[in-house]
Amino acid sequence: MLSGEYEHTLDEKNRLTLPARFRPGFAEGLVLTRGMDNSLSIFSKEEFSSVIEARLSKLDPLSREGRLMHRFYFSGAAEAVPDKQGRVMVPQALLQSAGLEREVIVVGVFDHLEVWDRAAWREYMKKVEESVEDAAERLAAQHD
Amino acid sequence: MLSGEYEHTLDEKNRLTLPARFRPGFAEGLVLTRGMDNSLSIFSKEEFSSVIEARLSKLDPLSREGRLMHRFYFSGAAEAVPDKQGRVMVPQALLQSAGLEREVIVVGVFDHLEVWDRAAWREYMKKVEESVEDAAERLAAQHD
DNA sequence: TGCATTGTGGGGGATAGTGGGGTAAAGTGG
DNA sequence: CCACTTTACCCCACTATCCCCCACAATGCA
Repeated sequence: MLSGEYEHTLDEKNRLTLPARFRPGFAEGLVLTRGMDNSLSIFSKEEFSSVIEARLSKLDPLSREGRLMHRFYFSGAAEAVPDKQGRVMVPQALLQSAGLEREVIVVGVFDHLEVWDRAAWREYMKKVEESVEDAAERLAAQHD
Repeated sequence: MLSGEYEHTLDEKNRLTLPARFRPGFAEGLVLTRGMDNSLSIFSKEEFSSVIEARLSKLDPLSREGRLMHRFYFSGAAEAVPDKQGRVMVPQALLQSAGLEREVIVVGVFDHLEVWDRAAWREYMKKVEESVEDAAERLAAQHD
């Protein structure tokens, strides 16, 4: 299970250091993808296959929406292997679509990591905290 | 079953000593999470899986609310194993969101522990007691 | 009173995060 | 086919942080 927040920085070569505790799971290879809400997602290769590919395979690639989702995920997907220091280079296109500059935050979200601009993350979490109790209430209600 | 109040202090390295009687249940690993009402929750790893993960797994991670809940709970979750003295380091982000400084109180709440700022806990309990008395009054009045 | 256990403090080695130089490989133009 | 530029990877080095360990004070119990 991936969890936690880690403040990291991108260096001048656009490299991101993975938090040390996550490296074992990604050493065999990972996939960087555009994420939702202006973030960048990192999956291990196996997770990418089982989560994203499985999900997309259910969409009809002939439908407008199916094409859209396919293009979104695969055009933005970059396979990479971390270097011996546990760093990966982030392609320019992904940096831009996630709005990343120097100060970022790496977040564990169960089955993948997300990389956010640090300020954007803080703002998002502030909004989330306000609404999460409502969401929790609704969740609880579903179990009645 | 977890219960009771224990006054403890965070040391300069942001370490929290678990009350000795709780250590056996958490020695195999625990999860620190953001709690409700400005507190910090501690689950054993098994409890976390069965309580939180089971809940979240019912949400679609592609929905806006699903993403929100996943990010809130997992970003605020830190796995840890207590050191040989029964202490865990509390990440800065969790200290802030729970408003913890030096003087804290550890509370057993059935299936998890909660860590509160000591003053905030006292205030909260005072309010709780008042509302309990009011409720008792109303109850008593019904017997006239 | 003496011993054991618990909570707190702090030193020091190990590890993690970051920066930057050197070099090999790839792409470009002549 | 050959230079030249650019890109990306490996390695080394510095600093800060974390975690193990030892130590001591306070408490409880016999």
